[in-house]
Amino acid sequence: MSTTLRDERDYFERIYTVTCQVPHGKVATYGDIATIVGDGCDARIVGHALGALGSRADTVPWQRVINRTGGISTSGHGQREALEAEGVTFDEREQVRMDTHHWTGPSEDWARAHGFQPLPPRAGKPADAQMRLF
DNA sequence: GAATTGACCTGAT
DNA sequence: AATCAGGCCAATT
Repeated sequence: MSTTLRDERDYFERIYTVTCQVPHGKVATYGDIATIVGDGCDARIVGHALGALGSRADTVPWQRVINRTGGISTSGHGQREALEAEGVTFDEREQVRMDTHHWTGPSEDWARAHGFQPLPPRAGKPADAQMRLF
């Protein structure tokens, strides 16, 4: 087999599928998409996959995928403008309010139906995350 | 065919 | 808490 195989491209399909599941007005990080895709997928692969969208960029909401810091990693594609059009709000630091627009992940049933993995719980509320176990 | 960069993330200092 | 460095897989030159 050569360097380029069809299996590697299989990541792209999954990444596109998961990205299409991001609801309108919400955003997800590359790491989240990679985690949902699983199977050794990494955030960088997601970035390259979205970059390889090509003409499919019109059918896949790639603009809803941002980096971990909540900033726009792209440039010249008007991602920020597109997100603003979606209703996403930004702060003074040019970053998306993750606490408001962060996507919680796909439904567990949907993930299982498609062979994906649900997004693990993310600890982002230090004030409330004290002791809600009991 | 090898080396470098990349629409990144996590961990350590 | 912020900053530095390493790592991961794939595409490109």
